[in-house]
Amino acid sequence: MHATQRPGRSRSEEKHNAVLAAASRLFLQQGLQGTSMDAVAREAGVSKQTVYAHFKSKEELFRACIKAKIVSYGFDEGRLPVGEDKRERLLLLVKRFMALIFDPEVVAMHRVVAGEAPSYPQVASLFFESGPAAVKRAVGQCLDRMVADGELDVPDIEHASWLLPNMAFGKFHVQLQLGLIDRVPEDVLDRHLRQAVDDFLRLYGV
Amino acid sequence: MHATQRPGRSRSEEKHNAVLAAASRLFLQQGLQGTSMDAVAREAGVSKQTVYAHFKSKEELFRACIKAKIVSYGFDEGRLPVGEDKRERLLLLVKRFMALIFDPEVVAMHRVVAGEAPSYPQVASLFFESGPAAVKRAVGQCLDRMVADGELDVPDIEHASWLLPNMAFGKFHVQLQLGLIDRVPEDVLDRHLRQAVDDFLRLYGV
DNA sequence: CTTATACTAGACCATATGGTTTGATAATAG
DNA sequence: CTATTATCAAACCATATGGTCTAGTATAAG
Repeated sequence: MHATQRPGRSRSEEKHNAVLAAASRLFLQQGLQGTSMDAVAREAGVSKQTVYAHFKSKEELFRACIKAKIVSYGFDEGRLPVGEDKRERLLLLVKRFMALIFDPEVVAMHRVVAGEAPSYPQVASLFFESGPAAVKRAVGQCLDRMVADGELDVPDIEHASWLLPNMAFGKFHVQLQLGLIDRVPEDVLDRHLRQAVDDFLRLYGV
Repeated sequence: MHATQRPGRSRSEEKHNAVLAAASRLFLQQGLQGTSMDAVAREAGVSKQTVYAHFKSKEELFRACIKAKIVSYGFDEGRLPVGEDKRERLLLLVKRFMALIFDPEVVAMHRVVAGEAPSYPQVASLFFESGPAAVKRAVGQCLDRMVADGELDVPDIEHASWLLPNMAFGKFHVQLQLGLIDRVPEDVLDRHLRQAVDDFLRLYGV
């Protein structure tokens, strides 16, 4: 039951996206309170009025930004990497989700969402479900599969699904979140993740 | 070479602390940008001028607050819990530092410091050194001791010192940081930490 | 007592902010 | 063409903020 097209000019999707992109950039860099609507308009190359035409308040714009970013990072798949070696496949899996978790934009989002959590609990909840919880579910699916295939012996999948990412954090996650480093060199990360996977296999390898 | 006491009234340590306490409370609840200096003065039961007499800017006040809180939570000691059972002692150690890490005030501080990290990198650095890094050092000392006593076999203490806290995080740390829960029931925490310690012992128990 | 400082209450200031309004031009449906 | 909507640029508004200033009172050193 869509309304037929209203008369008059129609809203430009381009501007809509420009505003969304600009706001995301600024929010993730400077936080919600640190970003003014004038700055958003300027950054988007758009008049302030247009910003308000597309998003009726700063709060709504913020929610839209986080939602869009989250969707763009979709992590639903519990697809198991293929390969021969159990260890190598597990490593690929871990690398896949750590690439997401350590992504500078995701780290910034975590920072901002956590910072605004007292004011925007629903946003925090959305982030959790689409972020950490989604990763955990995906990991759980893979573990399930590997257990079914007799490759692992995991008495408590729920526990292990949180454990594996946590083991993979090392010292890097805190450092990233506190802005003490802004990326983990690939070779360092590789060595670290191998170590984590080895630990995990010593715990649950069959 | 201290200056002898200057003439005139001397600054009240009481007011100094009142301001510090009020500001800490507000900063941790509402963040830096969400807290006005008027609000601090009001909450401290002090005139705004007095706030500025003791701390010359909001930034300095913020730094002082974080520094004070961090000091008050001092976690330098690598003291190993005493007892007979290796497992039980490790559990006590883990409980000790998780009580700190899961403390609502510490969680709030982590949130705020991370949120302001782009603007206050030194504060973030201070937090890291006195928080996560201090915990890691303390854990490292205990592991060292236990290895020396032949109770553990840890090939990479550096790695294991970060690993143990991370394993103890479970899903709780993220949930706390995002404000989705505000405390972990004691029995739930107990069960979880036992599981983590058991895992750790399976990895490194001799 | 004099002098210097702390403290209070409140006015004050420049600036910024979220949001609205105005007046004009452009685009589009009927 | 007309009516309606989008967009722009800029003025505008009420409010809040970090920070200063004033004027007066309290406290302590010499």
